[in-house]
Amino acid sequence: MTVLKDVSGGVALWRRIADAIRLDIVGGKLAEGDRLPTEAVLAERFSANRHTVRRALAVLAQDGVVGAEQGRGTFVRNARRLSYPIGKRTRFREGLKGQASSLTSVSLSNRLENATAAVAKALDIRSASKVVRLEGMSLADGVSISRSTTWLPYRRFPDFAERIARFASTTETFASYGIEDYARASTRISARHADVEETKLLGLAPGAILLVSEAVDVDAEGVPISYALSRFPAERMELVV
Amino acid sequence: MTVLKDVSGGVALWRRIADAIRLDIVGGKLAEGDRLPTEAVLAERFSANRHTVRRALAVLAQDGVVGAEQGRGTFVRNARRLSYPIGKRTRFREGLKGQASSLTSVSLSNRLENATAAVAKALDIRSASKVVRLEGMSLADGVSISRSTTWLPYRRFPDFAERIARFASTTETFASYGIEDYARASTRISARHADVEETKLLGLAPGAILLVSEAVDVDAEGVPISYALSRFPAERMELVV
DNA sequence: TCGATTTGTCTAATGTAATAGACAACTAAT
DNA sequence: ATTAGTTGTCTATTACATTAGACAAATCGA
Repeated sequence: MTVLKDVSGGVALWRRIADAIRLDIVGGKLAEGDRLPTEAVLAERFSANRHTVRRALAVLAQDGVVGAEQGRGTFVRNARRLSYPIGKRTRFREGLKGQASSLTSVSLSNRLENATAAVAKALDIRSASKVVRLEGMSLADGVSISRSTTWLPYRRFPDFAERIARFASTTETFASYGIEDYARASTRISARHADVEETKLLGLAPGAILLVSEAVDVDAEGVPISYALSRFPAERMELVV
Repeated sequence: MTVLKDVSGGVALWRRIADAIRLDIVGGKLAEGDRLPTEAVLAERFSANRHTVRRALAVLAQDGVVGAEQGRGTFVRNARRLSYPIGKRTRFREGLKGQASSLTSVSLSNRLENATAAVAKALDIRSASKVVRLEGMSLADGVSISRSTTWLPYRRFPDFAERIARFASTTETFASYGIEDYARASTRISARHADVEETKLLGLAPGAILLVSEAVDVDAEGVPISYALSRFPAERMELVV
């Protein structure tokens, strides 16, 4: 096996610096309008060259997070990050209400397939039994904030795709099946880099970090009704339990 | 501002491939003992050169996740990832019991400081009032799994550092102050790249992804008793709500 | 034993990442 | 108007990332 003298971890220094500065901003250490330390100071803080810092700042500037002004300094422009509350009664639209003026859900595709072991286990059905699979994404104020894959048991929700297209609301669609209330049974949270497809759809730079949530919702009797795998760009969203 | 023709996002291709394969493994698509697709097949799947794939596999091999055998193929070795349950009664040691044979908590340092705005808000105390700050990390089976910073109000817990060193348990230390029970008021979850210090302490490659949890615990009367900022390597841990 | 398949090693070429230094352009205060 | 401090641009060099091709070494079944 190749000996790895490598120590850079495959993530460029400018990228790590950009992440660190972004964190100071969304974390509240730097408020909107504040001036950042000068490029020279940042370079020393991160033990990097000024040019490397400049590249990090250029990326943040492109995202609208900071803005540089020649002769004056670099300033914080937009420190906003959405918070998505997770709890027993987790509702996507309700949770984000008030944080964005527009909230759009897009259905990308849907199809019938046989449940994989993981899906079958989550939905508590026999492996390889039929499930409806929905692919979707959502945008807040025109910026994409999530990419989700949802599985539902076909036996109970054979035409879920058609109905959700009509109602444009998960809650109402479930209601149309006679499910007046449902609850979150479990949420599993992890993080990873975005893959090529996610990168394109969500408008991210390759290598952006995603928060991944695997959620199982159950009806009033505790029977699983859906299994959803949602990916949120960590730079735009945080999850609040 | 520099025009960014860049499109790689600052994360090397081999790193993204390694992440993708690791995800297939911890996600259950590949079980322990399974043979991975050949290097040639993986190279085509990721639209990359075989050498690039080999580098990704080399990193995973170094982590003990896969192992290559000349002439035979590359096999999944260790698909384990710890799950840390988060809920109303979140207890670190209890939560991980049974998942690792040894669980060690290390106290790195402690000091008195004045609460920043964020800490004061979390603990519901006046800004700049005194707080105890603890730095620590923990290991499961000798592998570091978290790095945490905890703040407590000094007025109520002036000698918390000394006591937790004696009891080696958060629950027992709180009990020694007459707090028989406490609960999790809120948990905020985000993700980012590890910084230099975290990289060293946790034994990660620079650029590793961390799950970041900001947690506030309250006593039986709902009064905040601690604010903890914990960082978990995403490749070793997941959070379950 | 042979041949197909698979991982291991080597060389080479090209583009990106990071460092280094110098100077121009702009701002704000003296 | 001058000066110190800041961002913007340019050139150059070194190390890493990625691609490419060729062949060796080990495994397994026919």
